[in-house]
Amino acid sequence: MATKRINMKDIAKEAGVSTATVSYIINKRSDQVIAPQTIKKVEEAIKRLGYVPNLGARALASRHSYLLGLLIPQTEKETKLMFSNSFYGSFLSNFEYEARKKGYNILISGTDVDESYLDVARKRSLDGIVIVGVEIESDIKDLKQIGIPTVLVDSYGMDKELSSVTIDDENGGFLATEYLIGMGHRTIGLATGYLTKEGVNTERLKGYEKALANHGLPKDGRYVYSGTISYEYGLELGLQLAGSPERPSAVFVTADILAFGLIKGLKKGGLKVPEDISVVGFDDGFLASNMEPALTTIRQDVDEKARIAAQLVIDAIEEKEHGSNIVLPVSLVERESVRKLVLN
Amino acid sequence: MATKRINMKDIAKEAGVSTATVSYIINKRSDQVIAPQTIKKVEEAIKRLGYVPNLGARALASRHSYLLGLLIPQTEKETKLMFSNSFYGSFLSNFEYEARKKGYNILISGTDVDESYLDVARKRSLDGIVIVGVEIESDIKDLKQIGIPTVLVDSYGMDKELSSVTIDDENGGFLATEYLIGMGHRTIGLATGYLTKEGVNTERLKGYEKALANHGLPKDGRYVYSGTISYEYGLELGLQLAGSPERPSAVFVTADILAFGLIKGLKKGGLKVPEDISVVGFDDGFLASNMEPALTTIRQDVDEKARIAAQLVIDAIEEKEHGSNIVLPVSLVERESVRKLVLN
DNA sequence: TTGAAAGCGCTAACAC
DNA sequence: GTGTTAGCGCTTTCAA
Repeated sequence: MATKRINMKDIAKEAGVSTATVSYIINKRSDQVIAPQTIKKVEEAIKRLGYVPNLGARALASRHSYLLGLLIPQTEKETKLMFSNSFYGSFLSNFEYEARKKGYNILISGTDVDESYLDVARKRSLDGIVIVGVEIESDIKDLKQIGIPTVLVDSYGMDKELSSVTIDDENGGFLATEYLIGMGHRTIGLATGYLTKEGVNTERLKGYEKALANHGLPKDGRYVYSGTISYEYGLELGLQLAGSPERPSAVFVTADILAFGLIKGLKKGGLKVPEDISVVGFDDGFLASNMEPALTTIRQDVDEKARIAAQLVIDAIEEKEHGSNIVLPVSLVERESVRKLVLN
Repeated sequence: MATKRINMKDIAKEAGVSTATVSYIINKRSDQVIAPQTIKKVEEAIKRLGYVPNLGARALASRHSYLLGLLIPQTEKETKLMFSNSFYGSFLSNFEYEARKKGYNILISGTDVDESYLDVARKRSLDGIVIVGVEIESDIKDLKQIGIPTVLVDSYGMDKELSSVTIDDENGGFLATEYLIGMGHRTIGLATGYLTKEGVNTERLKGYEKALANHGLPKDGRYVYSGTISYEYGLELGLQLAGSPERPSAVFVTADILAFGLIKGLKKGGLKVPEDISVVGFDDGFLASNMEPALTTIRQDVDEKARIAAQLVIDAIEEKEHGSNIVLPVSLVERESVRKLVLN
């Protein structure tokens, strides 16, 4: 198979110039002045022979692969990439698009037990890396040491020298809780993912507590439910709440997918949302507007997050900028999952 | 930055051997017999210096990049990758995992107007390509000509010489329709994506018509609704059906996401599912079991599809096999969206 | 059992 | 303005 692949030398010969000239033209180097007619000859030869540059060879010679790595969490079994959560799909889609516009391609890889992401990055000569929602401090330290530009997405408390993009998670928690309080709720629960020392969930918790304090409401540990961010945990929790007399009149849930499960569980347990219990979510993805009842939730702009992450890595690679820490705003989207309580 | 990256030559020097020897050892070449002690020396040097091979350089020398391309449809605006449909996320996740186990990484790229995927494949020296759900005949022909192993997923009527994996779409349509008929329905609609000459939707339509014919039921063009596979189109269609007196008692919908929108539209239009109208979907993804009512649907195994696709490209690359056409089975999952009609 | 050296396709001094 | 040439880091004949 494979008719011999034509390369730069072929073009040089065809156009009667040297490979250097071809290279200059292909790379449109502003520091090299080439005669228009030479350019024309070369471009014609390229077209005629159907030449496509070999980026691998270019990377080897120029130490610039135009490859970006996207590192996302893996599933519980520590194997497959967590694309079950549509958040990551949206992120990838926008990230790829933005990167492609600037000439970069995306390499997707999970990690195996015997290989850190750092190895993948080096093997593949990645120009830059975007890490979303994970906290592998050791890897990140190594990455920095090796000098691979890295951007952290949704990470707190990590290296401040690295560029990062997050949303205003604390404010999200605050807005949700304030809203609930404004609707007359006084016992407000929080359903969340695991509360690591530093992470989005912890930030959202902070906002929640701040709002409570703001109104002199006590914070009550019994109303804080923490587990995995998953439909399943939501379902379980919903069922449990439905069967418990000591339940809050509203709950702020730190992810739509979790809220989705929760509401399902609540219903299964015989409760109505929002008649019997109110729910506010977080994300405002596809699910939120389409579940029943439509979910009142905190909206974040995933597309923008992805776009900015791409810009930040590329800026870092091209040494335009370093260490920007971008925080995107959030807002509350009012739908039908919260009931207004009439106070006595 | 960047402490000089250590390479094979460094290892060779450190271990007191030649780079050829290092290469043999790293690649565990069975055709080269190396003295155990030499192996040990080299392995120690590798560990000591923290050497990681440069796959780009290896690809250049060996014409084997261990990079696979995954080509998925782009959104209407022809720009971003269509990861809004969770099907692709699941596919990617499993595909990547399977490929990684065999030493391959995945390159994700959309295409721009001025560049075909073929160019990406050549530029990046992809070893193989998996194309899912798209029909770019010209590209595929070129790919074959260039000699890049290609696997087609969910494509009909394309080149039979290429490996492919599909599901038994026709049977899916048949099963769904037979089931509806068995439940007493006699006027059965079909809601589908665009009916291209050859594609999954057309196959599902065939199965639908076959079941109707099987029972002497007339096929009525008025009951075939075709548009985009999207929540939005489903919603629109649902609303429309709800307002129309001439509506079927049941409808087979060729995608869960479409069924989801349809049911929503139906409800908005004042109809109850399944009391007023029954629905059967296709895919059995996350949505199906979680919408209300839970959707009776045709189940396909996306994970398996992805795994097989990975195996097939890799087999083709490693010349183990050629042109396998795998067809995966489907089955019906009974839930709550179909009502049993009592015949008079 | 190991090594020397050519070459994969490209870039980037440097020379002309 | 353009060409020569030495690498980039690796594989692979061929010899020893």
